[in-house]
Amino acid sequence: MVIKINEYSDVPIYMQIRNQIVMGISSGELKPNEQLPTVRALALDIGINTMTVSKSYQILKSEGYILTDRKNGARVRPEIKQSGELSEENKNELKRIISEAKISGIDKTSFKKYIDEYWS
Amino acid sequence: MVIKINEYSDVPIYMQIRNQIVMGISSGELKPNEQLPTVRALALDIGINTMTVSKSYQILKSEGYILTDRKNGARVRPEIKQSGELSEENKNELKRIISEAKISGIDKTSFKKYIDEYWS
Amino acid sequence: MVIKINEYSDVPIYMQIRNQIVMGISSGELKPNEQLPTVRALALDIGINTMTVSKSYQILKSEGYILTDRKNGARVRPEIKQSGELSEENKNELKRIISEAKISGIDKTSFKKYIDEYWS
Amino acid sequence: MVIKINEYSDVPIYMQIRNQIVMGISSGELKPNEQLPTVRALALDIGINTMTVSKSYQILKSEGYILTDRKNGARVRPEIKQSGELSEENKNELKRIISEAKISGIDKTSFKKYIDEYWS
DNA sequence: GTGGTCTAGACCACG
DNA sequence: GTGGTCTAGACCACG
Repeated sequence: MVIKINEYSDVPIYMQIRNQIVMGISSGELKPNEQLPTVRALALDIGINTMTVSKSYQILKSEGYILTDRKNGARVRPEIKQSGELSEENKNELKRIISEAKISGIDKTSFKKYIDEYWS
Repeated sequence: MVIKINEYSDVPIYMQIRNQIVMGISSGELKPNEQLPTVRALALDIGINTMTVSKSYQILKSEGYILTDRKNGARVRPEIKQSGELSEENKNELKRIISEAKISGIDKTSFKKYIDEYWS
Repeated sequence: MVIKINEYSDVPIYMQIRNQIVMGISSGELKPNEQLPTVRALALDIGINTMTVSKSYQILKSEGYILTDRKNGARVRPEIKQSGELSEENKNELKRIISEAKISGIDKTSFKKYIDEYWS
Repeated sequence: MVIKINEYSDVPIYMQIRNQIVMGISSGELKPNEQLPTVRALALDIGINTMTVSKSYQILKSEGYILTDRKNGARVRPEIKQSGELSEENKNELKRIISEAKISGIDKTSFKKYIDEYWS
């Protein structure tokens, strides 16, 4: 899986990495138990500090998306807990996005097309 | 309109204010041309510095959501330009939320129920 | 001559009025010795404070564009002094605009077309 | 690159800084990817507050002229988007300057000499 | 009375 | 070490 950093984004690098790995898991590109690159390898690959990658992995671990152990490095957690609902933060973000969409003149049907497009 | 700040949030205060005013405009709670509280009044009300509120207003102004003049204070811009599509940032955020929703075990139908709920 | 205020502009109202009268003189729409509306009439017409119009007239007078007397109100000065060169402020503004034009990918020929268009 | 502030100017300090950096980029004095001084260094150098410099950088960033990150500081954006035309504000300013030039007795040929002088 | 600018100083997130 | 956020307080321009 290729991680791409957008240097123009205000999203911190560690969060961009975290987000892309989550999206990789979600899309199935990253399979359960699949090995992630080592902190060192990924940092070298992207050209950033190992501390930054380490932070991404720590967050992913604390969120329950990956498992880490000293021996084998990091891998995708085979059975990620499914809460069955959006986090409070994601609810708020979704509300904000919908508000901005409405002001932008997007109707509900058009908005749901974005969902269909991004879901697949 | 009541603005509530979550002091534990990672979202900066000026952005929380900005977001809530945008949501107020979107929901219709804030009408076109409606006066917003003065920078001083809102700062006093929330218990923060005037500079912070001022920053929120300047962002809202630069985004085309409000007008400010020194005589009348700030008010909702009557004709907000409609781009007709999501910003790139909102697209990315929406993709991220959808990814997390899928991992959380939410199916597309359930996800769209959130849209229906928040849209009204 | 019709004065139009742009409420979305950051240019102060008194300066918008001043600028439009200067442009009216420059274009010939306002003739030498032509009477300007009274402060009161113009303020009423635009729907602003008389103090604001008064400030515009004072600036125009101090710049040598108009004459005022208590009896006849304000009129276009018949012989405006011609320095034959740009003011320092206008030089700086022109430099800034040219700089931004160049970065925007406008070449000198295209830029001069703006001059031709606005000069006539 | 040397930034010089005119403390008597009506142009706010943060805007003077912004303008001079834009002019530096336009003239080539500031190269693509060239590091700008840190907020602290520039503030100390000019003798103003860091917040003021920070505001300049944020404007430059929002306008797409520079990049900032907390690791490397600010630098000139390598590929600045080219709109190919003047902004509405610059159009209006140019009209105003031309009007004043005409009243000052400058003819079109002389005015274009300013363009030639400032363009190079 | 309003928003806009600026200061001196502090603390924080990021890397 | 860097930029980002926030405060308390001051003064100014505009209307």
